Parts: sequence; structure tokens; C-alpha cells
Amino acid sequence: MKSSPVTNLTPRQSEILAFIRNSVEVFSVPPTRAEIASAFGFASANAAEDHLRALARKGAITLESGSARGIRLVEQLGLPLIGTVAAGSPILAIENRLDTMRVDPALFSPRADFLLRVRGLSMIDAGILDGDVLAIHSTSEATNGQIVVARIGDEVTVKRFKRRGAMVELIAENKDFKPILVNTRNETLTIEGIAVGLIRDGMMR
Amino acid sequence: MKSSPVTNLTPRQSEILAFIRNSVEVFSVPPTRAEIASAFGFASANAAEDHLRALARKGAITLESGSARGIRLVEQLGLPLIGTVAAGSPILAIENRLDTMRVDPALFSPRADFLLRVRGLSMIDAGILDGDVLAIHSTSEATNGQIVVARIGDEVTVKRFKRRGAMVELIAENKDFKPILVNTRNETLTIEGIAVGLIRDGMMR
DNA sequence: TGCTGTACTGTATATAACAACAGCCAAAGG
DNA sequence: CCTTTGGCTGTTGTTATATACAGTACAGCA
Repeated sequence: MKSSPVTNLTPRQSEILAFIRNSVEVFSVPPTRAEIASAFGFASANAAEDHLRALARKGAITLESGSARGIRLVEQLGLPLIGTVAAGSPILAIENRLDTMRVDPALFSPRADFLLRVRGLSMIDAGILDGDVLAIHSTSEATNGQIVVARIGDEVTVKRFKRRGAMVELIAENKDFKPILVNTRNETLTIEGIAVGLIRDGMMR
Repeated sequence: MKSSPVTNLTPRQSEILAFIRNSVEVFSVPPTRAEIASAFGFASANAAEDHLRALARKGAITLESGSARGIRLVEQLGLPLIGTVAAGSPILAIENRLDTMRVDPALFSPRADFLLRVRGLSMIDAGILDGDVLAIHSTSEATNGQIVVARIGDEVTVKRFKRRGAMVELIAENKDFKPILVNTRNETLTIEGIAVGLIRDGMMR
């Protein structure tokens, strides 16, 4: 695992970290102590300083000593890349998080929430090859014809979505694969999200 | 055209702008006046200040007054997106630059230098659909089997590359298209680059 | 010829920002 | 009970940074 998620953070520390992330994304510079204090309503900038120390100690950030706006995020900004999903575990669980790809979520519309590396050839006729990375927008709603990330029990699959009453058809884009028919009265079908984009790296391998 | 390229810059001002770009990419913060002066060997930070004023006046940057590291790049960092290439013009000419996509060039290997929006269905069996964006590494060298951006005279095309002596075959990945045969003794074939990745946005349209 | 813009040096200053020190209060843990 | 940790207030010193002002040199322009 390339990215080492920081888990020991208190709720308040997570808020501070989220604020720093937001500052970098929106203003393209990290905040000052005073800006953090002002945003959280602290009367003293030292409250921010203390939080930064804690975040640095726990490995979430590093602090460039003596430098203005010297807060550096240890984690890379970008989208989490999910690989082979372990049976029964939530798709976005940390254990399933292979890596972070530095991709602008707003590149896609609606915005991408995570990335999923696709295995197999079942969607090859939709131009989705083995090893391709799909940009997924998290939603439980899908309309007919959309390419969805669906879960049937423990199995996660990428297919084209088609609903007829209580019956849902998950259609592969490959004539060698048969559609999966799900009766939503008997079986539980969860839509994890819809595909909003695709990234193919490693075309040279 | 979404991005408005700044053209009036003097050579020195372009150097300064490039240094700012590099600082943001490498250190994820813009430089201070002192850092610019130090990097260029200026004895006075005011030389940097003057350059920043000029760059701001010409619209290349904006300056957040009173803020440390308050230099903001007006242009978005990312890769230039090339669209339909005008006949006879260099592929990377500003006129051909449709937009900038906020994509990390290092996402691909070897690194991507520009993006090319593909039109047509000739590479559909390689999973490259109409409207897809190819990440291209600029090079004039190609080996057999690579997908290249080639120019024959004024025509620019994306095909799979195959050389046999002086004959170069540009093979479409679509059985409805015939290979293009080029005799490099008679015709001029220029390799603009090789495809190193693919981005598909607008999957929802 | 004088004017303007570029490209600097050199000095000075206000303030933005970091960072250390001294406390206070509450919750958690041995 | 005492100690530690989180989460703050309040104050202060030092450094980092932006920015104004005065000047020099040179090139292009009208």
C-alpha cells in the first residue's frame, strides 16, 4: 500500500486537516495559523499551532520550519483508487484503498468520488479494457443505459444498467458474456455508483 | 478558447513565470520575492517584485496584497489539450490549444507532454472511442506496435505503428479501415509522439 | 534628443507569520 | 489521586515577507 492513512486523529484534528486540504484546493496555498484560528473561531492563533503540532506528530502533515504557509500535506491530493474488493467489506474501506491518483475530481461530470480498477474483459465493447481505471460518482440511483458499479451480496461488478419493474438486468458489453438478471424482490442489489469517466495508464507496458 | 495565453512577456519574464510554475509543482506553494531573487542571483528582492508587478500587469499572475506567498498563477496547471489540428500548423501551436486539463503529467509513464482529443472510430478495437482524450509523450522515435500520433504532410492521425525497412504501416484498430502505407523515401512522415494513456470524460452525455 | 520600458542594486519599513512560554479546564487512564 | 492529552486563551519575541522609495544602466522608439 503506497498511501499510509492516518487513523489516530481526533475529530477536531480531522476538521483542521480537512480545512487545510480545502485551503490548498481552493486557494492553492496552505493556510496560516491565524487563518485557521479565524476559520474555527479561535481567539488565539496558538490553538491552531497546537493542532498543527499534533497533526505533524501523528504524521498527517509536515511543517516547514520558519517558512510562511509552511504546512505540507503528507497525503497526496487526489482520488482514492480501489482495487480488488474484498468480499463483504465496504467498497471504500481503507483496506481496499490501493493508492491515490492525482486526478482532479472535477475533470468529470458529475464529479468523481473514487476510482476503480477494472479487471476482466466483460465491458470491452464499451471501450473498457482489462486494467482500465473507471472514475465513479457515488450514488445509489441509476437510470437505464448507465454503466454502474453494482454489488449483489458480496460480489462487485461493473455493468450496463437496465431496470424493468422489479427486475434489474446487468448487461456486459461483450457478446461472450450473458446478462446478469437480478430480482430485487428476492436478492439485494446495491448500486455503489455510476461510471463518469475512464483513465488508462500504462499503455506502454 | 477557454485559456487566454499571455503573449507579451519578455524572455526574462517568461523565465520568472516558469520558476513560479515550477515552485508550485515541486513545493506546492508559490515562491517569496526573496526565493525568486536567490534563484536568479538577484542582489535585491525588489528585482523580483518588479518582475511580479510586470507579470501581474500583463495578466500572467495575480498578487494577493499583504499575503505571504500571495502569487497566484492565472493559467491552470495541467496539460494542453489539442483538438482538431489545423492543416500545416505545428501541432502544439497556441491556435490548436483548446483548453488545459488539470491532469498530473506523471500519472503516465513516460510522462505525458500534451493531450489530444481523438475524432473518429479508427482505433475503436484498441478501446479508443470517438471523443476520447489521448495522453501523448512527445518523441520522434517509435517502435513497432506502439500507438503513435503521426503526420503525413498536413494530415495528423493516430494509428498503430509498424516499420518494415523504408515502409511504414499505420494500422487502424478497426476492421473497416485499411492500413496506411507510407514509403519514407517518397513521403515525409513525422512522428509527433506516442500514446501513453487515455482519459474519457463525458461518459454521461 | 528626450521618453518610456526593462532590468536591475540598495535601503528601509510595516506587518504577516511562525513559534515559544505560561496558563486554564475537562476528560481519560493507571 | 496524579498524570497525561486534547483543546483552548493570552502574550510576546523574532523572523519572514511584502512593498515602497531612490537610483543606475541600457535599449527601443518617435
